[in-house]
Order: sequence, then C-alpha cells, then structure tokens
Amino acid sequence: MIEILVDDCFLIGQILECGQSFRYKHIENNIYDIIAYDKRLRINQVGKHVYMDCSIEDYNSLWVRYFDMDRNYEQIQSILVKMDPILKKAVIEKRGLRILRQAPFEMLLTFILSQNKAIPQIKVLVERLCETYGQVVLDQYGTYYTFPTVDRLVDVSVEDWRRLKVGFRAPYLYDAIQKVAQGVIDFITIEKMLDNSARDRLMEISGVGQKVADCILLFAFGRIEVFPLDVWVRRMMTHAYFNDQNVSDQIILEFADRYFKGFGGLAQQYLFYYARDHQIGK
DNA sequence: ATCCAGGTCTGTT
DNA sequence: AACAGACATGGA
Repeated sequence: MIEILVDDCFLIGQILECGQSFRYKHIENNIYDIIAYDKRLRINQVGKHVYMDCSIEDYNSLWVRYFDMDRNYEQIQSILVKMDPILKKAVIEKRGLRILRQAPFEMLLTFILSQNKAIPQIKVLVERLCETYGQVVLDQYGTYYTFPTVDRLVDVSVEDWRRLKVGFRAPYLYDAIQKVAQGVIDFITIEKMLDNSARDRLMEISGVGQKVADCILLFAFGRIEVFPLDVWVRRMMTHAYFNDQNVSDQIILEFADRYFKGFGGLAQQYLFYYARDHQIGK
C-alpha cells in the first residue's frame, strides 16, 4: 500500500466515471477497483490522500503514466474556466477528472464496441469479451479477467464474435485484430505520428471512423488536443456555441480546434461528462 | 411497441 | 460534399 498526495485536480470518482474507462468497479464511497495492464488496482481517496494497493515500483513504472500524473491540470483548468461561462460551469462541476493513458489495443476494440451503444451496455460487452478471451487472475480481492492480447484473439472468427452479441460490430473487430496481428496497424509507429496521419492510419480499419480514431488518440496516447465528436458532445457544442442550430461536424470540429487552443480533448471530456449527467439537448 | 444508444458504411442526390 | 438508411442488441 502506498500513499500519494494530490492537488484539487485528482478525484478518483470523476476520473473513472467521466466515461473514458469501462473496466472499473465502484466498491464504496471513494474506493474503486481498476483493471488495467493486466493488473488490478484497489484505490481509495480521502481528500488529498490517495491510497493505492500496489508497490512503489508499480506506481512509478505504471500508474504515474496511467493517471497522467506529470501533467499540470490546475494550470490547464485555469485557462479553460476563463473561456466562457458554460465551459466554466462544466469544468468546475467535473473538476478532478484526468485523461487516462489506457492500452491502445484495448481502446481500439473498446471504442469499436462503443458505437451506437449506451455506456452501461459497452461495459457489459467489454466485460464479456474479457471473461471469454482474457486470462483469469486470482489476487487477494478475488478473481478478475485481463483484457485479451492480440495473439489470443487472432483466431476468433466473425461468427465467434456474433456469439458474443456484438452485433454488426463483429466484422469490425475481426478486421481490427487482423490488422494489428499483421503489423499493418502498429501502435509504436502510430504513437510517433502526427495527429492527422495517426488518425488516417487508424481509419484504415473497417469500422473505425473519425470519432473512434480520436478516442484512441485521446485515451491511449494522451493527445489532449484531439476532440472526439459524439452525440453528447455535439448536443453540448450546438447548445453552448451555435445557439442550438444544427451545424455540420466539420463546422464544430473546426471551431473546437481554434477555440480550445490545444486543450480540445480535455475540454471535450468536461463537456461530455457534463452533458451526459444533465441530459443536455435531450 | 417504438425509439435510441460515446458511429460507420453504403448508396443516392 | 452532403444526406438518408441500414446495421445487432438491449434498455427505457
């Protein structure tokens, strides 16, 4: 068990429940279990004190990066709250969230599964995927399942995927896995590419459009300038900046790029969480 | 029953 | 380039 002192920009509930992670469990109050990188982390936050049930070695080599601890969120927040009253409200209310660095392969499959699904259902699908093809691990809190590797999934057929009730996403998953297995999609390479080329590369996968590609860039590679545009963010953006008019994706994306000045992805997450919580635009 | 969900693909204008 | 429908599945 280790103890970490955090600033106001670390609230474990906000971090996990803002919609970026699907593999966490709420135990009680401010206690959560997270499954990431084949490990389970029990985490408990009491004010500025965060207790993680892991070794200091794991914290330094894994969780510092996972929780994006080296980024100064207070500084970015102070910029965002000055922009306009609506963004300010969202940032203040959802303060404490951070952009996690999750495994790229996991983000790829998870956000393919996410399309046209509600968040609780995405969780069910991801969990079913892990229970079926992941590795079972026993620790002091019981058993859990890791997110499966490419090797474990490469022989899973479209039919097999259908049996997991992933619906029309079955061929998408299959194509994504084949391309990763063959090295056509290589995350080491993608990590080094500029946003636009990286996005284009990811979009070579069938079933990966701009939104899913941008989720991967944001949630796996910490590219906080990238702005995934989904139904909730669209509702929030048209409400906040376009007088509830129906404008094209292109217009919204160009506006976001210019307006949020390199912090679009982070702004997007505050807005997404706020919009979903308050059912903005429904 | 009908609609909708952290979209994308395909086929028409 | 912009727009409609289809696509599986499950919950409201």
